This record gives sequence, C-alpha cells and structure tokens, in this order.
Amino acid sequence: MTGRGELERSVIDALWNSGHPITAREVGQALPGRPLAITTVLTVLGRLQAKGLVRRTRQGRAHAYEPTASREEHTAALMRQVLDGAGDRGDALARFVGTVTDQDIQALRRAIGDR
Amino acid sequence: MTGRGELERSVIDALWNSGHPITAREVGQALPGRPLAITTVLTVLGRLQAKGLVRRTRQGRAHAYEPTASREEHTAALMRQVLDGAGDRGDALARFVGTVTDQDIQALRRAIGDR
DNA sequence: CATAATATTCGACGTTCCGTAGAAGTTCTA
DNA sequence: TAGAACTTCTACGGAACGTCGAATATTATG
Repeated sequence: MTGRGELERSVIDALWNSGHPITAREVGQALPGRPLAITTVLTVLGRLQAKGLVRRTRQGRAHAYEPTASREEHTAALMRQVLDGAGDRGDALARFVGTVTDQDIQALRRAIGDR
Repeated sequence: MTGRGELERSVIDALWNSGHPITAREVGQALPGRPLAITTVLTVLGRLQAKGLVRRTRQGRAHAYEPTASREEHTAALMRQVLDGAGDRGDALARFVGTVTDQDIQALRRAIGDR
C-alpha cells in the first residue's frame, strides 16, 4: 500500500501528526530535513491522493489535505493485507505473537476480549 | 521486505509451495502464465538472494534454491514490521483484531495462551 | 578426451515508481 | 487590476523490476 517511498512516508506522517487538514505549504514546513520546493510537496500529495491515502478539500485559494485513514487504521489494514498473504494463517499469527512485546500481548488480549 | 514485485512474489511463492529446494528450471516450470526464459528466473532468484529471502546450494551441475524463512515466518516478520510503523500500537492492534476472522481470533487466543 | 547439453554469470534495455522542481496557468486580495 | 499565493503540467534522473541474449563454465557421454 505505502510502497517504500521515503518522502511519501514523511508527508503522510506529517498529515497524521497534525490532527487536522493542512495545506501543502504547512506540510512542507512540517517536513524534516532541508526545505523542499512547494511543487515537490504538491506532487507527492497528488501521488498519495491517487493512491487513496490522502483526501483534500478546497480551502480558500488553497487545498487542505488530510489522511483518509488514521495511522492506526492504516497500520491495521496493512497488517491484515500481509496476513492474507500467508498460507497457514494460524501459524503466521502464532509466530507474529511470538515476536511481539508483552504490552502488545496485553493489548491483543483486551481487543480479543471484546470478541 | 518483499517490495511489490509481481514476478519476485511468484517466484518465492513457487519456492514456498514446493516443500524442498528446487532448481531455477523447476521454478520456471512451476510459474504461472507464459513461460519465461530461464535467465529471467535466474535473475529474479539472484535478486531475492541479494535481499536475503532465498538461499541456494550446489546440486550437481545446477543450484537448488529454497526460501530462508517459511511463508509464515516471513508473514509474521512483515506484520511485526508494519506494526512498528504505527503510533499507538494498542489502537492499531485493536483495529487489526477488528478486521480479522473468527478463526483468526481463535488462533490468536491460542497463541496468547502460551504467553 | 571432444563435444553437445545444461547451467550460470554478465550486461543491457524498457518500464514504472519516486524525488525534485521549473514554467505556466488560476484565483484571491489589496 | 496587478501582484501574491496556489495549483497544474511537464520533465528529468535514479532505483527497482521484468525480461533476455551472449558469453562462459560445468558435466555427461559417445
């Protein structure tokens, strides 16, 4: 889903970190490292939008961008997608649980509790 | 880890499906779709090896290839990696559990049972 | 042992994705 | 209405992938 593009990752991270829709300019300012041309940010935002990861709405003369899913929703969807690539799901899940932290186990226990 | 390469995916799938090491020729025959030049298969196997996903051993005049990890181990590692990209792991895990089947839940319960 | 058969290694080329941005067009606003 | 602020279009270079042909190595066999 997110194909390992470093800048794309940074951009969507910036959107996730800001709790609300922000403009390309603001995204650029929130980005780490040396400043990029606004057009660069726009291009990336456009590509993310094409992938369905980002949505935008007109905001005066500019556009305000926001992620279509929260970081956690996105993570969950990706995990699910990866799991679907497994052969023996039970085995894969067991191994997954084996690599996870105790806190994660607690979280899983709680989540499963609610069925 | 597996970067979305369609052919690479098919090749490692072929290796996983065969329970034992097989030659490039055999991989090619196991591949779906129109037949590919053996060199193509060799190139892909080489790239997978470079990524650490595949290992090979001399077998007479040829080489026998095999995955370095089972499909399930690989799946689990990938899932773990995706989870590490989440912000609130607990939230991500809860949402993940929400997208999963009842059978998966059972598997998780069992796996967690063993701590 | 000479040779044909079988494998592998090297190098290449086209395509697609991604980082990066300039030029030109559009839209507010003073 | 002119300039500022934004966006759209277009493009280019590099890396990853799909795809092979040519050259080279290895082996079975007449």
